[in-house]
Amino acid sequence: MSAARPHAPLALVEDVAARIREQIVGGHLRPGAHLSEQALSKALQVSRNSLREVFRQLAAEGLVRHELNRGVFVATPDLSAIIDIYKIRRLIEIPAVSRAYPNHPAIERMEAALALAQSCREKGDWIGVGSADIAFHAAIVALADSSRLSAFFAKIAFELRLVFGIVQTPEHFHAPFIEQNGRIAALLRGGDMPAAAKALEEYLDQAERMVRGAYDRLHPADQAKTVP
Amino acid sequence: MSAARPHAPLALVEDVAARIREQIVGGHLRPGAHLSEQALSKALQVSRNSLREVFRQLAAEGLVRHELNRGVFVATPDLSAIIDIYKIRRLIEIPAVSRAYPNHPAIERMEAALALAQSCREKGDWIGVGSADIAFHAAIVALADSSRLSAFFAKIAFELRLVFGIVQTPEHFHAPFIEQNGRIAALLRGGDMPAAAKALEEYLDQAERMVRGAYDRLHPADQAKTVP
DNA sequence: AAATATCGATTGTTCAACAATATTGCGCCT
DNA sequence: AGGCGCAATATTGTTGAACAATCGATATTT
Repeated sequence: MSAARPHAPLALVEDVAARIREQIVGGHLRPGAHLSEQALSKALQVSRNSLREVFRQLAAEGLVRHELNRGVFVATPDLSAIIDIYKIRRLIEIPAVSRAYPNHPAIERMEAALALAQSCREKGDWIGVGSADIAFHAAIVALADSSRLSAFFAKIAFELRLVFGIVQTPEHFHAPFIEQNGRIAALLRGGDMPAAAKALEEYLDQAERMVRGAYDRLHPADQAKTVP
Repeated sequence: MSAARPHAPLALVEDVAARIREQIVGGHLRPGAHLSEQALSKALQVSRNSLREVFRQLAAEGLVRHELNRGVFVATPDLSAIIDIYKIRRLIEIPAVSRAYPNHPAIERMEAALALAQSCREKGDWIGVGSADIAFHAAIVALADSSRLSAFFAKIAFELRLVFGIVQTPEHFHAPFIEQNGRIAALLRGGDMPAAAKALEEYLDQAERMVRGAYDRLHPADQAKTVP
């Protein structure tokens, strides 16, 4: 719980923000949970003022929602968020793969993420598999060589990890994607961009179906919300 | 200069953030300028702590850059930023137009922005023309019906307005785009999405050339920066 | 039971203080 | 004169306490 890091010259606020981020995407802070200023400032050993700076940053990143006079709450992705996220992933990732340069350095990052996912699977660390999956697709976005686009995807990825938290059986959920990612990487390495793009499309279709399935299982009422 | 708004229940921090944003994109705060906490807190009549919350938010939005122990500075777009921004605009806007639904409500927003641009041109308000141009292309992004994508473009648009600030002769710069935008809107209204996408591509090519030209005129040394 | 008054807890905002770091300016030496 | 080190100064980083404003829940009244 110590906040002061003796020989780390990084800023306190950034550090606390990173720690809260981890708590959120790691599932220790559930979506919708209220982040009390007093409780957190005591737990993390920082002043309320500094904590408020952290909150502003996390709110701008979309990880928490700030309600006036009510405090901040962990963001709660809904069905429209899931739809939106996969729409954006298609828009960004498919052209990134289609137009990728042969032997782009990001391909190595993809293969590294793939190896990490396999090692996590062997250890039964399914949350690690999910993180590696996201790292793999962040590498795909890096094929586009755009720092702003990668930063945007990183933000989307945080929300996605939040969404992953609703999945009840991660072993069943993340396992098939390792193989699909492997196929994408192999096709890219071989220089067959159109085939890689097609494989990526299938991945995204299946991933969205599975996430939406998990969501519907948790919120059975949400489908027919229009016209009660 | 009054900060306290009697009957406006909005948050103070958001208000101050909006005001500083305007100062930046309006050119009153030049790129690279140092934002002193003491000076600004006195000028805007807010405490240093509240101002720091504003800074965190603006930094997360990319409008200012936060350097540890040195304060915050107005972001300074460089050549790579310009290249990156237009790469992203192509990636986002062209598919948005190509895949637009006929008679999408955003088309009305485009036409409204167009009318605003024309009215601003008649009044000689070239900054207004530039803002209307950006509003037009924000409407193009809205064709994709993705709230996250629109928010991302809004962030890019802030940077773009910052870039516009380097243009010396805005009347020469923004004038031709009114006609090009008009052609895009007309083709979209007519349902010819491929032609609209082609016209948009031409717009983006020309806009990038002109912005880069303006930038090179200001920073003649920047081109041959590789291998001195 | 419904509307209302009240109270406690939480957030919103400010201020003053001190520590840590950066910038400035000055004297000093070569 | 010109560069260097060092103290003096200004700025940022962070905290704690204080008070106003608002929200939530409980108790009271009708």
